[in-house]
Amino acid sequence: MPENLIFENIGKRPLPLSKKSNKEVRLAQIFKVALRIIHDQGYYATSLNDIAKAAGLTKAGLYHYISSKEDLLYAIMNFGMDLVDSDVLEPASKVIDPQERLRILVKAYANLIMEEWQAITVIINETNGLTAARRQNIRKRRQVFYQFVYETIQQIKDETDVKVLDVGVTTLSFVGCLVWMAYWYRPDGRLTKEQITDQIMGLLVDRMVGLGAPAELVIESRTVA
Amino acid sequence: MPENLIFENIGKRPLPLSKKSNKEVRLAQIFKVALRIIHDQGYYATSLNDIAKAAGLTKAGLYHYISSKEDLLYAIMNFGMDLVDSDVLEPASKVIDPQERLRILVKAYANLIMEEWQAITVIINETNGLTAARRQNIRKRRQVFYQFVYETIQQIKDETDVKVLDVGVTTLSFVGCLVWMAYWYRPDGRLTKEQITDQIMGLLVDRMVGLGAPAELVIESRTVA
DNA sequence: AAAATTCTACCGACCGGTCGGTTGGCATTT
DNA sequence: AAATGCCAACCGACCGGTCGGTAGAATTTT
Repeated sequence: MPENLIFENIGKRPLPLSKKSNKEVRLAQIFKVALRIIHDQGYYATSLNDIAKAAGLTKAGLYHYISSKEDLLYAIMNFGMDLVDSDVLEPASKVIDPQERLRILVKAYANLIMEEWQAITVIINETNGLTAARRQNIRKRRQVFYQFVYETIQQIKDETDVKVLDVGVTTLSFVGCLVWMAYWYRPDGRLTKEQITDQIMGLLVDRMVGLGAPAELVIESRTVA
Repeated sequence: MPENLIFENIGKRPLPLSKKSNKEVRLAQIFKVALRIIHDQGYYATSLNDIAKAAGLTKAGLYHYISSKEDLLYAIMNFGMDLVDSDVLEPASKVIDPQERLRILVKAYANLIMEEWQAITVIINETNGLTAARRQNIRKRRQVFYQFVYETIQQIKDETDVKVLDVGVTTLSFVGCLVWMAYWYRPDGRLTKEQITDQIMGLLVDRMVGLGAPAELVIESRTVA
């Protein structure tokens, strides 16, 4: 069952008190089902009754776990952003060589997207369900990611003889291509995750940024029946 | 005033009868203002009162011009799609050489996006405001575009010695990069439209697909203060 | 040319229905 | 007995959409 896995490990974090995990586990289930419905129907088209019913309780019961519809959306988005931080930015920022850093970033982000594409699309699509202040917070967190990519590409341009086009446009297109995966990737698709990662790595890192040696550019596609 | 220009020439088309254009002109104004508000707030967060007020009438008056909220959205989306057909697909499909065809397509589509980025984002974001049948129609129209790009890239791979990676992934990334422009392009940005088009052409056609001669790959970015 | 008629563009008032959110209370667990 | 987990019932606000009507321009009839 290729379900998304964002929230299901929440209860396993070391908790302040021993068996308080019940509520957090239930909350994680609610987040998970809410994410799926919001992804499928859109935030505004999803009522709290929809979410409650899918989670196996009533709207009033749901309010035992959340404080408002917007809080729920905001929490879901921040959980997704936390994953980007922990799974992509943190590992990549430990790599000193900018070329290697970029490859690690692509690999980690592609993996994350293919695991959590629903969360990524919700983060992109549903920001106008948030109040202005919270929308701004989410934008800031996204900006951090762009900045990281920008600086890495700029460093490659400055410190190596790789020929990079305009760093701004390259960064936007680079991240755009990655994010766009969340719109087209599906677990039952033609290629395996590894094949897709290889292709994206070739398209973005080797070609678009320009890290590929001419020899590497000749890599043929590995299509599958 | 860098406003979008989708609908303002509608009244100028040769009309069946002489002075019937008034209603169509007004309708075009309504579409234009509705597009702006729906882009800014999202479809569900935009009430018909919002649109009516911005168009200078009441909700009941608005219903003199539209038949339902969903019809309005559907009409806006189809107008945008019509533009893609007439401004991008039609000119490009007349070019026989696939490499040149791809360049024409990128140039035309980049121009369209920079002129009508609000319409493009609405088409992408608000499809779930449509009934299933209409949503399917919009998807089909998008699919036609993907198919056109796919076949062009496939033709390049088959008929030339250009080394193309997996055509499917390349197509999705290629179109994704273009569409993504609608999310980041703003008229008051750092680069001119021509500079952006040059950069996108270099990133997508020369590099990602692989049409650039090694010499062309060395083109430096033309950044502006 | 005047009068009668029709049509266009529009609005105030209202309707059924749904939404997010609240309240008070009832079992079950601790 | 205290806390937890949950729900039936309810509320005010707002939504998309409708309806009856009207001011005035355009058209037709006389």
